[in-house]
Amino acid sequence: MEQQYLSIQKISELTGISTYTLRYYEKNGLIHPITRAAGGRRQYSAGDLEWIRFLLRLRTTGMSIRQMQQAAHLRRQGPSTAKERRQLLEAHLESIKKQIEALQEHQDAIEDKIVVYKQWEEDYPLKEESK
Amino acid sequence: MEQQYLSIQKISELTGISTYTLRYYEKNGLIHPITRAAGGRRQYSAGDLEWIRFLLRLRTTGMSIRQMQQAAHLRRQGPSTAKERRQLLEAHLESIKKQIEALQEHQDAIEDKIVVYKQWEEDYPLKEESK
DNA sequence: CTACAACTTAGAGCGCGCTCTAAGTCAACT
DNA sequence: AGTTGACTTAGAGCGCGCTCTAAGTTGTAG
Repeated sequence: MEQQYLSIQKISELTGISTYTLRYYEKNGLIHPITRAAGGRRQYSAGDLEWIRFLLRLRTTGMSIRQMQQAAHLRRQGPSTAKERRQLLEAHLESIKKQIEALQEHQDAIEDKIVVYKQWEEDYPLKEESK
Repeated sequence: MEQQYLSIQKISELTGISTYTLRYYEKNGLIHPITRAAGGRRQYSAGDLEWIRFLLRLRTTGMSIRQMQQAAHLRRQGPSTAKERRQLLEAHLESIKKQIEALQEHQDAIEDKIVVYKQWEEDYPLKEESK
């Protein structure tokens, strides 16, 4: 029999989420109750890891704890919530698209500003046209 | 004589930044000391407004207060800091590009997940293949 | 004349998302 | 037998970026 379960420490290393935060997420329903080994130790499955990585995706794209709670809640209801989960993700996808659009616009504006500074660099140290 | 100056209230309306925050930014050096009218009231110029809008750009692209302080500080030194300012912006531009890349990757992953849910929606309510 | 808006300093409070401590228990490893 | 790592609950603390209050002053508009 292979040891297919992962300790909280290992999960922490694999995901970059601290053990504190992993317990905090579980306590707050972002992660379902992880099965326990003797002595009450958490043993994470590959599926658990996958879910945590998905959470990480949501988190780094700006989803709040509250919304992640909602997503996890729906997931625990089983496949009958597929539609709601899809809708939640679609809404989040929209938000990601808007973030990207906004960032691209800002990127352009900042690139323009950089061009202005480059011009100044050429002008300033040579002549005193401080205009 | 035209009234070319704007009150703090007006700036707040034009930028969406509260008057509290505008004063907070000024106190913390993100905004240079605004010229005062009789009684010490701030009168913002068009240039001030422009700078505040630029700050907003930096803020919404994830720049911290500290970095914005730095940007404002360089600006107050005059055109001789053009190079440093350019470098600061270039570094920030890099960070924006990385944000966009990461978001796009997450976008793809979430789109895939949505496809999975759509499949479930077709499968689940019809048959009991809860595999 | 009276509202109202703005000003000042100094500091409290808040929501978010962790992060850590305390204090005690338990089990596996060496 | 001792060390290590995990566990529990409950709660404090923190960094960030505001947000607001207090309390008193002064100027402008109707």
